[in-house]
Amino acid sequence: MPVSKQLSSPLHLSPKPSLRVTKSERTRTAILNAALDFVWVHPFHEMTVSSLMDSTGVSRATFYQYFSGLHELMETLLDFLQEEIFVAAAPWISGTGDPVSLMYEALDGLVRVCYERGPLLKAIFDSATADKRFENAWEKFLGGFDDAGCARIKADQEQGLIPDFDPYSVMFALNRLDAYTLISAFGQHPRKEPEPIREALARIWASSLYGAEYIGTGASTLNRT
Amino acid sequence: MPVSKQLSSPLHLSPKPSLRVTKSERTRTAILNAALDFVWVHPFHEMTVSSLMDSTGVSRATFYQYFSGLHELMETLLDFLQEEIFVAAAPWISGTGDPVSLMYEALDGLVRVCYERGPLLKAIFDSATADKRFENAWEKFLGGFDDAGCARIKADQEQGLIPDFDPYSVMFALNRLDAYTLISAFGQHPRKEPEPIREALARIWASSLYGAEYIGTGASTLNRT
DNA sequence: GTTAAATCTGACACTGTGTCAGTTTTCTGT
DNA sequence: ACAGAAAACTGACACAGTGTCAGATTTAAC
Repeated sequence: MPVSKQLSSPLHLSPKPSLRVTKSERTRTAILNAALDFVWVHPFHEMTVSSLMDSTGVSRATFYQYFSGLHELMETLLDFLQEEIFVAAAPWISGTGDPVSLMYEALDGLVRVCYERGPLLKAIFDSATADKRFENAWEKFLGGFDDAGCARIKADQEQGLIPDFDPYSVMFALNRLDAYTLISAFGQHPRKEPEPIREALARIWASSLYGAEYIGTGASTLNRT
Repeated sequence: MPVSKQLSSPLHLSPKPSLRVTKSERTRTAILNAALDFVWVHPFHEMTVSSLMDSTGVSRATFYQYFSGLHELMETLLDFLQEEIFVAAAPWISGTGDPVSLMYEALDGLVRVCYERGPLLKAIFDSATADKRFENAWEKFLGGFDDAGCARIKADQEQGLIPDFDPYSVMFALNRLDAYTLISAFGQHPRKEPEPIREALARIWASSLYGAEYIGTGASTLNRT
């Protein structure tokens, strides 16, 4: 039994359910799960290949059979988190219907995912600052939202729902708002309460894009754990 | 002559103008300036004690006479930058007069300082992710703005200028908005154009706090270099 | 010009990385 | 079931960077 108490467990990965689960798949998954466990409790900069492999029972050298280094490992975890975040943000990006409601829905999902995955999100973010390649991957991740959100703003501007301003730089700023607010609030224990953060983000998004008259708290689903 | 071309030089420090400039003061300043030069051109994670001291002509061991490590060095540079940022943000925090104009003025100054110091700002930010002590210093830095801004919101709420909402979490989010937007936009070469970023931030702040009717571009002074 | 204090330095011990030749384990075909 | 090839793993090595210290050198005060 490990010594640190897990504050709500970090949801492990399981090997792809192929017919035959090879040893290689099991080891790779074990490493990824060791990383998930680690960053749930420790800051990224304390992570070493040894500390990870010690908790898998496999030798340090083996790590390099699966990942070129810690940053590639974190990049893999980004892919995994990215998936969840895309799904959460999808309503506003590509949904149809009332844009304001869709925006509230997307923010609600985004806050939930980032709250649940907070320390992982922060670890990914921190590790991006120490590796050129991975920093690019992170920027591409955010950049995807810049472009998608920009397109949505343009569309809503054409319908007269959003006033005429440079969509790119406003979207750029709003995405950084979300990213860093969520990382700061939920990135390390104890995490802040999600509901006030959700409300603050919703207020800022709503007033900046659709104007004061649309500000409402939206439909929060955060309380049903 | 060093090989890398400086894209607009990074404003060096000079020793405190005491009567006698001791050797110690000169060496310490040389190290700080070497760090300023370094981060202007290279990402923080490439900085090593050797790389710094090589460019001062003093031995590596000497570094530790002045700083306990790279993080303490960066913390010193944070103090230096903090000063400039406080001055820039002062109008809205503690100025008297029309709050909306003061807010525009503060944002204008903030954008200018962060544009001028962009790579330094990013280096400080990056180095904070790898050191417990320094991370606290950084959070205290941002936390200071959370508290100060929070007080300003409360005051303006009492005057009916700002609608009634939880001032703390909105201020928390707006400060992360500024911090990460400015770091992303100006943290590495080539920096983005400052003017669109300033307009985006101004729009978001104005609409979130004072409502849509106050949105204007404010008095930009960014063009007078 | 002497001398004590201030400043600097080479060399060492340590931690963590990434690699590779060689060993052990797994799994496939018969 | 078991031989052989492929897959997976390992210990040991070379390297890069850190932080420290006893002793050498420089500074500056008298």
